[in-house]
Amino acid sequence: MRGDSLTKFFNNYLEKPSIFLNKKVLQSNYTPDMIPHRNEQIDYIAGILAPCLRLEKPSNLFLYGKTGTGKTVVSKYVTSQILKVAKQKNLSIEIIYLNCKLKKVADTEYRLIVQLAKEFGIEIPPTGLPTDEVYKIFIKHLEQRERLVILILDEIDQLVKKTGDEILYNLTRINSELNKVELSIIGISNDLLFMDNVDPRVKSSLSEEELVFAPYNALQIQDILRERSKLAFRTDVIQEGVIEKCAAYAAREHGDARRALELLRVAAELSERRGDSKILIKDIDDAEEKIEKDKVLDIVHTQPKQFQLTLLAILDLCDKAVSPLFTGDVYEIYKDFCSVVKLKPLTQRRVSDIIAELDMLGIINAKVISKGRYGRTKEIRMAIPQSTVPTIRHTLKEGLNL
DNA sequence: CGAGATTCATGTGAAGTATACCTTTAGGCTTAA
DNA sequence: AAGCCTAAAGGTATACTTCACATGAATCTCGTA
Repeated sequence: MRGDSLTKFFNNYLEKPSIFLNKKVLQSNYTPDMIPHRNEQIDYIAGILAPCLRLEKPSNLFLYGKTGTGKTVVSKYVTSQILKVAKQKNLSIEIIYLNCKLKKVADTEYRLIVQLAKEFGIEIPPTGLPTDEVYKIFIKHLEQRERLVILILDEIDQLVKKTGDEILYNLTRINSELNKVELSIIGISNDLLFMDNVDPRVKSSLSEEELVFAPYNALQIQDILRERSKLAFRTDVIQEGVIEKCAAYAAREHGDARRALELLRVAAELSERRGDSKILIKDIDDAEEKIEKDKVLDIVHTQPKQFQLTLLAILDLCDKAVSPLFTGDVYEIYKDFCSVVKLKPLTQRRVSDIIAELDMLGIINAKVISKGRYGRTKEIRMAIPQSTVPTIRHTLKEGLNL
């Protein structure tokens, strides 16, 4: 019986025309052929990188701008075009894109090089080797034949914040050790002030050229959304006003186009799941909530247990209407949870660091304040909508068998 | 009343420790001559 | 004797702990007007 109705459901699902023509277009790793309102930047970067087609090393380049201002897309677009030409002319140019934020992938110097090597098909053990040994292995393999490499390091500020600017120095120095290979670096940073705290020597060699990406305004985001939805959706599936609202939402957050696209995609998914054939304005609100929730849930699942416990402690306190809350309180609750789960509690020192990392992830807001006579502490606030808290708590508890 | 000292609760940096994993090396075992 | 496997030795990165000192504004203290 059950099977029958399911079959019916699936058949129905298939017969019903999908809202999407091509869902990929809205996903965050998609590189469009058209990037509205970024011609200037595209031309500029193209101009800087062009020498590589003559196998001359292009200048190092540094891109600044808030999230979702098109830094990644533009650099990927330009480099892919270069690659296309290079292929035609049979030039050995290689382009490597690396996101330094990914935990356990490229968030330390060692891991960055390991990951880099992996892109060239060299396997290096995840630990155990001296870092300069890893450099040597990497360089040796790189030198096997002549080529020109363009290395795109996304969110490089995160990496440097965590591990210091020595990495940058080493990276720029690599070039002088290479004979057959030219290595250019494109650094991408969300933090506009990032370079100010970097060793001046590194600064001058790394940012030979600089480019700032200004945030999009609401109208520009609308253009982007229209452009993409032409490819992504069948005609007439979008209710009047949906795009405007998406854009408005995203513009509210410093013009984050990535977010706008995500909103639109999730809204579409929601309405499709509902069995509707039109994306309604209401869907966008739901999408907003779902995105936030998913973001946190994803982090919750991928972070180690200790992080989860800390977060749970914070959520628990938040729920009891204690807001804002402080490190000491959180730590007490955290210890309680630890004993329940029979996990050895970490020291407060470490938990303090974990709270700082949760802050970096954007789940909470932590600010150091002084309460005068009553000491100094971190003031912790949730950075996610209240409505999502219960679900997250539930998931957390489930994952921890509480 | 106000300047300076005090105080609290925790931030923060440095150094040390535990763990997991790597390469190298030496010893033991097998094999083939 | 040569070849191969294994286990120990020596080394590293990372996550965490320990120790010690830094912070910074509310509060206290005490001299002064």
